[in-house]
Amino acid sequence: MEKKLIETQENILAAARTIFAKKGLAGARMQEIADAAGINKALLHYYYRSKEKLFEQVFEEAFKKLVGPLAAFLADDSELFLKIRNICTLYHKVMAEYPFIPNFIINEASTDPSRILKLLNIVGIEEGKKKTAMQISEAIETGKIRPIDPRELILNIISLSIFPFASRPISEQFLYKGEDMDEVLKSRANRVSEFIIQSIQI
Amino acid sequence: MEKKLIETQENILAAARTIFAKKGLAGARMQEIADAAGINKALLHYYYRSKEKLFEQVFEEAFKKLVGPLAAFLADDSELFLKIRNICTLYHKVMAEYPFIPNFIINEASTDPSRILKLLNIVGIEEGKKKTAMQISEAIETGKIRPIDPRELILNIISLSIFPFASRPISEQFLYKGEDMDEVLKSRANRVSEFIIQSIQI
DNA sequence: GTCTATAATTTGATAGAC
DNA sequence: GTCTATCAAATTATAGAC
Repeated sequence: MEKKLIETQENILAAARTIFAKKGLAGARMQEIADAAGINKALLHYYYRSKEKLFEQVFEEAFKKLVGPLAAFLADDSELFLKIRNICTLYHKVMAEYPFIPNFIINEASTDPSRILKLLNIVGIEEGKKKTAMQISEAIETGKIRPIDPRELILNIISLSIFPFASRPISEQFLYKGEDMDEVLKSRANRVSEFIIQSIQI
Repeated sequence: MEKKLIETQENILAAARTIFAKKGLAGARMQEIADAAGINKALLHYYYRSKEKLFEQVFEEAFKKLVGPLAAFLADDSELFLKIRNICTLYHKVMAEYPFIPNFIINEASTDPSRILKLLNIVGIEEGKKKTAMQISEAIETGKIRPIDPRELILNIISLSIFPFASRPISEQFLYKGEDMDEVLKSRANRVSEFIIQSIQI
């Protein structure tokens, strides 16, 4: 019995991830989720009392996937350039698998900002942030890299790693029409980290 | 009478822009739009037959705001580095005024991909694209910049210009908590273009 | 746990008076 | 053009049998 319960629950979550990601909280239909999970609405409500409850679980999962790599980067003790290569590789790997997550999170976050505030504390980041900011400042002082605000460098890394995936529905039409953008994005991680390092290296 | 008609219409559009941008097509409520426009639902339907019709107008406007700067960049006849500075400045100006547009467009585009296809032809871009790609290739051959795929350079420029605005609801919490991110973004255009030029310049 | 049937609400849209 | 009142459809949620 427990076996079946868990299996059904996983079916529901898998269906909910796909449909919430594509249509958002407001656009998703419980009926559609039930269909995709191979059950009916009543049973869906039996497992998750409300649409809101189901959504919260999916949202939290996705949020961790999005912020996890950043936390890992900030906490990483490697040398700066290696760290940059690491986060680019990691984000490109995660985004290739879940390209819809950035929009999903950003969107629902602007619809209801309180959603993020609840999750902020779950993902510890402050300590790593200080450490990495210090590391960057040190690299500047010792003349290893050009002067740049540490937060800005981090923001640039994230922008270059995430936006191409998030914007794919549009940018594919404009820049890579008829070509294999999958292939482009797959091999992009290395080029991005070199693009960044070239910019800051003295 | 014409005066009033146009004024009401503009009130409706202003309300619709805000609410559609924040909540999306599915999440927006006609009642809420009517309230924000200072009229009632019946009158709202009198001006725009359906929610879908109203949405289409708002979407098309926003789409042009997002893609316009790119088209201008591609068609620009200036020297390459100046062009890069121009598009960064332009995008930062537009995004400061309409920071919600990127998510809005990307989101509705993935919900219903056909929406973009309809608009693609409105914004002529192919000619400029070829010209700029050629210009970049030439800069590489003459040893002015390092080798890079022209499309990738363009994508990097756009990513660095747009993502920080789009992701603000989240990144503000992580990177600039308690600070004035408005100020940061306002002055960012110059730093971004220099970041890019530093990276490609030999 | 799983289903069918149905209640309860929300919401886009229209009718009709002024 | 603008309003009040109301309809019709869609959708979340629950009751109750098996």
